[in-house]
Amino acid sequence: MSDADSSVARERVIESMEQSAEVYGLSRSSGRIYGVLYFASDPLSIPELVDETGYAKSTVSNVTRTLSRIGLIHRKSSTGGGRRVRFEAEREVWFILQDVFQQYIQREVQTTLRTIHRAEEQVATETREQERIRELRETYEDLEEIVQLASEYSAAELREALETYER
Amino acid sequence: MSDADSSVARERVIESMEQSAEVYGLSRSSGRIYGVLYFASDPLSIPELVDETGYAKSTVSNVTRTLSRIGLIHRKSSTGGGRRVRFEAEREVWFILQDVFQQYIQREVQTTLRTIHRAEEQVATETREQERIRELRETYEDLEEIVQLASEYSAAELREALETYER
DNA sequence: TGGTTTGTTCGGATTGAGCCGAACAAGCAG
DNA sequence: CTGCTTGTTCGGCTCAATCCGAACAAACCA
Repeated sequence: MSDADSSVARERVIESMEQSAEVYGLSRSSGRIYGVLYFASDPLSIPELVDETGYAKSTVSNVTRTLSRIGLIHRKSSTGGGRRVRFEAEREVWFILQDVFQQYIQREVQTTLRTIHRAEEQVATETREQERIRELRETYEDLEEIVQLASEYSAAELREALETYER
Repeated sequence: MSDADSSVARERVIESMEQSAEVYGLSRSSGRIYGVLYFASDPLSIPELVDETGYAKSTVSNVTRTLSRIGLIHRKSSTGGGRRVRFEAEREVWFILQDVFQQYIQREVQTTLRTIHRAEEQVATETREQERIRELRETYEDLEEIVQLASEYSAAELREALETYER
């Protein structure tokens, strides 16, 4: 219940975020920087992030750029105050997961489907290859629709949709 | 429509699989070896895979081991015939995706949740950290349930569940 | 204007993953 | 028993990613 306990708990969660970042194909530094921002009460500048994380200024600069691009954190260019750029974490984790989904899975599914379609056009006769490709296409078409729909729902809605579904 | 066209189409799809493998955190060689097995009419041995893919014997050995472990291909230890081990692709792509989901996402979600629970126990009083951690926990609990349910449905069922859901 | 703070960009060191070839183990065939 | 095929394991090479420090650019302050 003390501040020390709080910061230990915070540190544990941030370490977990470092690990999650790796699972999702990001660097450990991304996980830590996001974690520090997640718990920060105000947006932080790059020098502040350097203090908090121990990473070099250049690392923080690069990581914040990519995290901003992906939408995990938001860049607030405060034209007014002393510091120039400050970063804030996107705390709606579900949004983040949706973004990752869209950027990774959906794109992958779509490019694969495009390849499959082109391959199918090329092979007119019914060979074994053709059949295999068709099977692949059918699964991917389901998958495309699933990903599309899932990205439109909130976590609670998605959960409910699955829980109330009767086969 | 000729054999040449077929094999070009096959090659295209296999290249696409190489790329997909990278997206899912596997090596390109994994994608190619899976692809060759996906289109093969019979299970293939390691020397045959060496011929088909051009990779070294050791590479094929290592990759087939990991792919078997994940469930992307199946090891058929034919005690009878001349060749000893042969591999067959799991062609139900949806099963594969479910496996990947289970192994990557579900495990990640569960370990994160465990960390969060422990962190919450430690911090009794309502600090800002505590609140942030609680928000995180709620999203992850939804997510855990979603992943759990999704892994029990077929692609078609899942698609239907989402399509018929009325908010 | 000169100095300080902030942020970006560049080159380089370190590390890990992927792949290879060679050595080794284990069956089968003669 | 001696080769021949198959599969695994080991050490090493290469390449890419990560991170660092230094140099640079840009804005603010005195």
